[in-house]
Amino acid sequence: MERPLIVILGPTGVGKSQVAEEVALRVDGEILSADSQQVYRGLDIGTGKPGAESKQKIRHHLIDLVDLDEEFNVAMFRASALEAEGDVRSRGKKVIVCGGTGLYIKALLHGLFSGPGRADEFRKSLGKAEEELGLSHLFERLKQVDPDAAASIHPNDRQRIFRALEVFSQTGKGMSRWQEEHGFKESGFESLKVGLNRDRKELYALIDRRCDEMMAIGLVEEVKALAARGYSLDLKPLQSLGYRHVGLYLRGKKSQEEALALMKRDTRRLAKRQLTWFRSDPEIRWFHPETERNEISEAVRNFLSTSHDS
RNA sequence: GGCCAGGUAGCUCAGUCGGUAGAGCAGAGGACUGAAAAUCCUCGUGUCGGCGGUUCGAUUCCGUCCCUGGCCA
Repeated sequence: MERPLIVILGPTGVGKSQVAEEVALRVDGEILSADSQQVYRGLDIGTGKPGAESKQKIRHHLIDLVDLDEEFNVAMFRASALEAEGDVRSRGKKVIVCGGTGLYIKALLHGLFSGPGRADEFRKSLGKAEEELGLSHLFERLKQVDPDAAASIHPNDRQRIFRALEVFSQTGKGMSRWQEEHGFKESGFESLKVGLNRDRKELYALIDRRCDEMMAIGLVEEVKALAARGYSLDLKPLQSLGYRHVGLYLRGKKSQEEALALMKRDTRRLAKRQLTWFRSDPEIRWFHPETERNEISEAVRNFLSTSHDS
C-alpha cells in the first residue's frame, strides 16, 4: 500500500514553514524537514530552524541529527527520513515533508542507487592525482572507465568526476550503469507536492529582509560561539550560506556590510537554483504561500480524502 | 548666471581616428543519485540624453537645449 505524503517545497524564504505549520495543525500532522543544513546541531539562526513556540505546537523531525564535524549526506538523510516517517505514521499522525533541498526530497520519494558510500582514502589519492596531473587527467580516466558518465559530467565539475571515479573504483561498475539500473524507480509513497513560489522581486525582497534579520538576531555571535567551541570555520557545514559569509567577516576578509551583501546575493542565487530544480518536476502543483492558502488547504483535503491509506 | 567634467545594458564604466557598440558586477536560463545552502554549464540590442546641422552614412564631428556633479559668482 502506498503511503500518503504531503510535501511542501520551494525556494528559501518563500514562506514554507508557515504553510507547513498551518497544514500540520489542520490535519494533525508532524513535520519532516527536508533541509540539508538544519540537520546540523548548532546551525540555528542561519538555517532558519523552527523556534520554541513552533516546536511546542508541532513535532519537527530531521533537525539536529549530527554535529558539525560529523559526516552527513543524502543517503543518511533518506535512512533517517524513512525512520521518522514510520514513527510518525505509527502514531497515527500525518506526515508533512517541508524543505528546499530537492535532492533530499527526491531521494526520500524515489530512493538512491545502492552504490558505495564515500571512500575517504580513495578520494585522498584522487586529490593527489589532481594536484600532480590536473583535473583533466582525472576526467580522461573517467572517460576510460565510464564513458557514459563522462559524457554527462562537465570536465570542470570536480565533485561529480570524483564521485563517478569513486563509484567505479569501489564496485568495478560504472556509476552510469548503477544510475541506469536504479533510475529513481523506487516508490512506496503517494505524494501531494505543494510548490510555493511568488513573484521574483517579492521573493528577493523577502530574502534580503531575512538576511538582515539573521544578522540582527545574532548570526555573527552564533558563529563565534561555534568557533569558540573548537569548530573550524573550514568545516563543510560552515561553508554554507550565511556561515561562510560570517566567516569571511570574522577572518577580516570582508567588512560586515560586504559580507551581508554577499550573503544576500548568494541566497538569491540559491533560490534561483532551487526553482530550476523544482521546475523540472511536473508533479508539483504551484501556489502562492500567502494569497492561495485556501487553495492549498483544499488540495490537501482532497489528497487526504482520496489517498488509499486513510 | 559663468566655467569645467560628464550623460553609452538594471549599476559602474570602456569604446567607436564617422560604417548603429563591449567588459565587470547585478540578473536570467540550465544540469544535478552519499559535499546538494554544494558543484558545474550557458547567456550581453541598448531611441549610445533630446532636437537640429554636416555627411552616402552620426552614438562618434558641429550647434543648441535638457539633466547630473564640481568650481567660480
